[in-house]
Amino acid sequence: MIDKSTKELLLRSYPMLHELPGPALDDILASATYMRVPAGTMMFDEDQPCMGFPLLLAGSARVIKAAPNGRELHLYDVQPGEACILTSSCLLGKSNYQARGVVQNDIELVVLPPPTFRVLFSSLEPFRDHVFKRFSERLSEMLQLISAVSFQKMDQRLAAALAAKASPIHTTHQALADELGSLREIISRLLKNFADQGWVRLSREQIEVVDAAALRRLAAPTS
Amino acid sequence: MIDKSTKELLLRSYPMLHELPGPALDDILASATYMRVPAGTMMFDEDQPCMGFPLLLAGSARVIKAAPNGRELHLYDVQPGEACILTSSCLLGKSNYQARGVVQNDIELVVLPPPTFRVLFSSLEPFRDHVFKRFSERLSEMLQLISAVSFQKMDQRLAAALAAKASPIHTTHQALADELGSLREIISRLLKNFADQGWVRLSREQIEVVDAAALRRLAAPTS
DNA sequence: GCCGCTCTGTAACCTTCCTCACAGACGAAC
DNA sequence: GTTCGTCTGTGAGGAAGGTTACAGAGCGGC
Repeated sequence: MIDKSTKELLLRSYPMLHELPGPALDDILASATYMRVPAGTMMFDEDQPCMGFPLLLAGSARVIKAAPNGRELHLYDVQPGEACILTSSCLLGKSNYQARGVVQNDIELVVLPPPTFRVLFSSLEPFRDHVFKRFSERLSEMLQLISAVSFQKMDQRLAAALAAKASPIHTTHQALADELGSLREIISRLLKNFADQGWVRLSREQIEVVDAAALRRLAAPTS
Repeated sequence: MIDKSTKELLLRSYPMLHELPGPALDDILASATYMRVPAGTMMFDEDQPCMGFPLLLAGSARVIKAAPNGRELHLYDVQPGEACILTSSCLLGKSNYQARGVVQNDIELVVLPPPTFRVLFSSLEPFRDHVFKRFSERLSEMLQLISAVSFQKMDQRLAAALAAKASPIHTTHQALADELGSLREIISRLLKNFADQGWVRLSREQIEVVDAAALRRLAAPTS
């Protein structure tokens, strides 16, 4: 059951729900569940069936591919107002999850049961468009990722990752390695090289980007 | 303009169009173009805007990622009756292509201009479902591919590719290399190893799979 | 049969990345 | 300040895959 303030928050994050007639919205909310989930919780894992569609109100979640040997690779993050595309895909294609979802920052969310999601999806065009748009964007990102993983060297990918973040970057080498699907030692070594070039300054749990242009130059796929 | 026999073929490949009222279908076909395109033609390339939505009647097309240095990686094939998901993504997300499309076997197709596609998509639920279903499947495949590319070794990926095809496989080492995003020499080496193990028998432009179980065992992601 | 093309086999070498191993640095807790 | 856990730096050694360079095999056309 969803209370009034949660409903307002939901409408702020997902404004297209305003276009539903009031009673229809209440029908939908009647079957929905409100949840809070702390950081670190695994929301779903590979090969699991999908239990519902999340509407994020606060916090963020991360979707990753995990290898049997413990390595991982970040696919994308989900923020409030977004649709988790992997979940849409499972619900509409009736398949199982192909990746793992982990709570990044404590989240608040409303979960729609699969039938409710399908009703909403087929009856509300703006919602459908929203899901579709996200779907397209993610697909593009996944294709970019495929390119990067199969054609680029790790130094290029690391440079791109650093250049894409706001400096100073507060993270560990291990976290970067997980993001890129590599190992801590490799990242440490590459970062050292970047530091020797004067492109970054390193300190504990912090990387300061000094020459973003140089990083972007290295990251360019042509080189 | 679309003639009567083409229209019948179209309805056979895309039966959900039957659910359109007759005049609506004719409206749509009035703006569509019939084309034949020979094998080898590039239909679209990375960073190009999308010119229309293809409804394939015969033949097949292949979607690949191409690296600046000439290497490539097969993403998926499009068959008659399917929707090219990359094109859907471009038209609905209003972005540019993220990959290259090449005609595999001579194709016949009907092309819908972008506005016509959007009308069809928003007005005909079965068509939308069809596109969406394909979208979900492709996304799953792309995630599988990401896993394979970043966590599996080339021998595993080659074994999986061979096991997935009907024996005898009529292809060249170069074609396999392109499919997997590798180089001809690597594939030749690996195939030789497989042959030494007695798993395959090699001859010119042909690979006979002798022990598919062994290949699948090697390909299993746990090993 | 001869020529020329494509496909295949293979060797040597290099680079990248992985693996293992360990030492030092930093910060928090006591 | 000492202890302990986490984070970082670094080296040695190895394996996978990429690079370069040929040689030869199969096949079609003339």
